[in-house]
Amino acid sequence: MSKKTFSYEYPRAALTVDCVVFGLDDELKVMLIQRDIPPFEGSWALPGGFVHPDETLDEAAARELREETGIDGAFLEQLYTFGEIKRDPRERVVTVSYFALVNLNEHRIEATTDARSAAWFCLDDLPTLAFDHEKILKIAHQRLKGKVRYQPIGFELLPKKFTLGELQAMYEQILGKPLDKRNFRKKISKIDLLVDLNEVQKDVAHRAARLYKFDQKKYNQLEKQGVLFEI
Amino acid sequence: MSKKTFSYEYPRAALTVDCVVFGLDDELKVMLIQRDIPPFEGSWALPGGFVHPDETLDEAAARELREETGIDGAFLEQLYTFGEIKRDPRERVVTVSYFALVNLNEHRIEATTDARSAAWFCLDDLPTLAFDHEKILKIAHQRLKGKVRYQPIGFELLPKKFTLGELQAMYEQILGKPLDKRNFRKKISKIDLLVDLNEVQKDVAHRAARLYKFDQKKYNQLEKQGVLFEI
DNA sequence: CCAAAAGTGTTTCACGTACACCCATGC
DNA sequence: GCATGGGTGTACGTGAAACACTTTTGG
Repeated sequence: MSKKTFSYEYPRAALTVDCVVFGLDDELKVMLIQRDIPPFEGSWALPGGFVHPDETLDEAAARELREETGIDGAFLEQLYTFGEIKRDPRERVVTVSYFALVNLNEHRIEATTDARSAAWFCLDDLPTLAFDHEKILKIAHQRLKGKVRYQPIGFELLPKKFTLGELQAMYEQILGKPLDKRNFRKKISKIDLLVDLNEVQKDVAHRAARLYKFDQKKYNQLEKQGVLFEI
Repeated sequence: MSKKTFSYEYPRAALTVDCVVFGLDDELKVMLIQRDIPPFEGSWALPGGFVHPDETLDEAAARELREETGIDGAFLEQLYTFGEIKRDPRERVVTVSYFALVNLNEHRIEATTDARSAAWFCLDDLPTLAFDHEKILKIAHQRLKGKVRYQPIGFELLPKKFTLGELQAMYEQILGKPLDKRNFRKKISKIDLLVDLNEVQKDVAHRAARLYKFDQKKYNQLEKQGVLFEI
């Protein structure tokens, strides 16, 4: 079983990646998986695992996310690296954390495709988490709050076509405060990064809202020129 | 010699830390050390080295900085973790990078205390760097530019007592653009985080400027309350 | 008295903020 | 026709930006 074949002159820490996956429903949620092996068997934890020798950190994060939650092609960004000596009770494990943003509605089913059970949790109603995952999650949440104001990453949480109301609700959820509708729309229209699709919602029990998409190409150009953005 | 005594079931990457040390002279500078061992022997590189089993990442960064440049107690913050597979030609090495800010004048001498030669370089006149250190340095510079605007980290580059002229020059160097003197002073005085020391410069060949220090305690309180800051 | 940097206010304009009503649709 | 969210404009105040001269000190 444990045929130990890789030897080094000095001890080496194990290297893992962990992903904090945010999704937006009525509230901002995180995806957690229930551990089926010790340590912390049965506890909830961030999806993640060991970095393979033939993959970069980004690749490892994407792979773990795919294997453990069925989520593929999500927005993934490195967050922080945690290297406390005793963060894993077994041995020294250094973890590179990532945060991911996905459209929760498109990933409602896959949450249980894997053998492990996965589920979405509200941020204010979390179970006890394994390892130092609560700390990682908190830092990820802070980073999301900070970053959403000056980078258009929040769009990753929405469907491709969205209404201005959904967009505003997304910002309100992440920033944790209500925004004025008219002022919000003024700001958004001045930023001028949305494409009006000339379509409206279907099957809503009220006046149907116009649909928009985010203009990624235009944003990329502006970003190259160093143009900023602020919500 | 190479008595290999630590064995694992799977191969493990080596883990290092690298520090991007910024100092302020007339210009913003970085401290580099000249490598005295292969690979890249003779090339300039960021100070850094292997993480020991009994120290955290932060501790490793502080130790390497001390050992290789004589700098102790500097402001150090984790930057990013680089995990490209072939970034070190010998074997897989993952590095956690840090950026450090020091008062260059207080660290002018120590630069050569260690066996390795260390020196300060202007950012626009860099030698060829070992490994992917140029990439790390660029990312560190970007981060510094971004962060200095909403966090009072720039003070780490100045002496404890400084003039408003020095403060402005620091921001101008980091942001890479000139600032209006009167508007700058207005902003600084409204932020209200400087303590007027009721002292003036000595030995200057012109009208002596008042000296100030940064009010760290007040900033810590405001930060807890979530109050922001903007230059 | 000259050089060199310190120090100081006002005006203008853009933007953030506060705020309330009618509209379209499905049931 | 009523409930539900969609969509729109104006007035006010604050803050950013542009801008030039006098003061102090050492040499």
